[in-house]
Amino acid sequence: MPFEKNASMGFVTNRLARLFAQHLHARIAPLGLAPAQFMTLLELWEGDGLTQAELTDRLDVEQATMANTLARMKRDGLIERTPHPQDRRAQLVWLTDKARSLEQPAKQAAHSVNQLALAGLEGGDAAQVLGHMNAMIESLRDKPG
Amino acid sequence: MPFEKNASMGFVTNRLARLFAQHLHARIAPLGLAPAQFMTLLELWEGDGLTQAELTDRLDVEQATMANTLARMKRDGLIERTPHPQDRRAQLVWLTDKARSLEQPAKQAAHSVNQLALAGLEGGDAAQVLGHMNAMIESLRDKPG
DNA sequence: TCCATCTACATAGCATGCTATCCTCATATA
DNA sequence: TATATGAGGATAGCATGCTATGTAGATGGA
Repeated sequence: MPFEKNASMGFVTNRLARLFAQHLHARIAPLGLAPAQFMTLLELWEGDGLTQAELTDRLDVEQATMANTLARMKRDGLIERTPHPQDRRAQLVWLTDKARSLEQPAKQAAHSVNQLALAGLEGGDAAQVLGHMNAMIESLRDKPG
Repeated sequence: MPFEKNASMGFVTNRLARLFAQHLHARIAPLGLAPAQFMTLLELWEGDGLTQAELTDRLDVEQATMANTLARMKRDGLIERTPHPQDRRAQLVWLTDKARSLEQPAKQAAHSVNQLALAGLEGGDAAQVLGHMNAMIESLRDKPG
């Protein structure tokens, strides 16, 4: 039974991710946003008029997950969708004024959560951790099963 | 808009946690286990006869989450529950033989996922990352909102 | 032109997680 | 002892994510 969960990278990562999500949720809920909506907005704030497929690629979630997130964002008045001019299967996603107005406060909220999390780390530690986490992401991606 | 998601600890942690969960799921699904069930078994394999409240404390999930996970584990024949001898509100959770038989293969599956993730890191990097992640967990826990 | 195949999305079904409630039993206190 | 408060669980409602399917439009040959 040489499996100590507190020394398991997967276990600890899961715990940390849930804590990040809880804190982010608490800070952006007053803005009317949920975490996955915020993540999607991060991409759209860089430029809207994207298709669902493009968002799916850039945010590394499954197509079905993105479809549901976009449906909730439309329901909540964060996006509008228009027919794709060249492809009748696709739609383009556009930000509403409401979504544009949330960019600064939402980014500030996310930034403050990151700052809180990093409060106990030394200067270069954060960059080092990010580098190693990205290395793990590379090792795990495109290797399902 | 100085918010680069690939440099955001929360964003990267979320991505990595989902990858861990996907790989773990792929490897333990053949055993009839889901990730949260495996996590709960990790605690019960160390000693069963625990209450739901004790499991909730040790695994850092909400009470309602644990209630649902235990309901699915009972449905799947992984646990049995008996009345608490001193407290009529509580029940004790016991492993079935089936759950006991899964300890080695399930732990092996989780171990192999961790190994895959860590493949690109140097010797001491994993311990260092774990240390920093635990520091972030400490900074975020018990500070809801 | 026709058909096989692919692609873009939608939907169904399920597991996790969380917050908010509610119920029951336990306990401390007036 | 009567009552207020607390603790253990269950349940409802919702957001995320994933896999598996289904549908309609796009495309590349034969």
